[in-house]
Amino acid sequence: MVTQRSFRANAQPPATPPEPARFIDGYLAYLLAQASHRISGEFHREVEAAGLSVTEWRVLASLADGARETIGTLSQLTLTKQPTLSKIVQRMERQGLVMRGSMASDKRQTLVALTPQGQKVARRHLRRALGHQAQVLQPIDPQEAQWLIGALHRLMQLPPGPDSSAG
Amino acid sequence: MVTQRSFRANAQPPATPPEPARFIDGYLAYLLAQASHRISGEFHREVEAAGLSVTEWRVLASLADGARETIGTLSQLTLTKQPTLSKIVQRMERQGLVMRGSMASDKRQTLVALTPQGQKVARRHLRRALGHQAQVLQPIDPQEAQWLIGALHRLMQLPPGPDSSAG
DNA sequence: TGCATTTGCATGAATTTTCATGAATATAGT
DNA sequence: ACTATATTCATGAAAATTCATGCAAATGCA
Repeated sequence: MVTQRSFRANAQPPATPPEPARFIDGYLAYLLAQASHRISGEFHREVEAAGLSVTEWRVLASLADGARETIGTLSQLTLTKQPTLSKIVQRMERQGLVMRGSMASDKRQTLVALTPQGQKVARRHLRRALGHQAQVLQPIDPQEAQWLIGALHRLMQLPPGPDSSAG
Repeated sequence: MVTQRSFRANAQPPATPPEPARFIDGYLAYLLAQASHRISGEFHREVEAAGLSVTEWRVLASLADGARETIGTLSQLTLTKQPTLSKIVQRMERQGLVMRGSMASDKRQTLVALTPQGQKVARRHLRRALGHQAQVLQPIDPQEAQWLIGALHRLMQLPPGPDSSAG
């Protein structure tokens, strides 16, 4: 058990006046993280209800067009560290969702591709993902949505700052 | 050791033609996650170099204006599950960064606030965060940046879909 | 008031992720 | 060709996160 002192209720009135413009309201990194969480959250619960982890779903989506990707590329696409992704891919191989193979022109690299079963699962979830996105964006002006997507692309392509090791 | 078959190099030419419009290029959830990672990444490495985890930084930022927040609220603000946040806050208390206390009007709830030392650390990193944001946004039209921030706010306030348990 | 239900948090056990490292291959320089 | 350095991935040990659960307090209702 952890001891703690006792606080009285907040001195400020509980109402919601003009809002003193909190730091986070103008902080882009926070807003992106929250918005990402908000938009992905519902669908991720759907994915997990189907027995996939979020990263597994990202691997499927990354390979859904038939491409073969290396562990390194996949780890960037799925925002996961390389050791984590190596293990997830190995588990997906055991589950019959992906195939792994060494690249002939560079035997250090491991190429990953979907199995036919993986394709099937990927396509099913891709459809649901697009459906979910349509539902989320429904109350939004399509042109504004398109603008947002463009803005996000531009953000991602900004030149990296001073430091920029992988993560 | 994990066995693997061998693949030949990709049949497609390695050039970068019109790009067949990948799924992810129009998928908002993916773009938000990548953009978030891209924008926060550099600063997070800076934070960790200073001995703070990302979630610890988020706790400091959430409390920096002197507010006291409950564990539940903090867990939403920091995008972390409640048990994780409980433990992180306890560690931060041991480090002298925050104080914990039970709320007088509802003794189930735990209120968290910064100590003077926590305030100092928070302010230092807030300054750096704003500096980093200014640097990131520098090549972007300020009006477009402002628009993006507004759009993200609107995204977060969208009505939740069918299901919507916490996460 | 008394009792059932709900809410908020802490905590031990299990799982997942990450770090640190090593092995194999590739690349660059001599 | 040979050596030094860099890259890519796998893996065991360590650390962090999450799940499942329990307790205490609040709320709803008869």
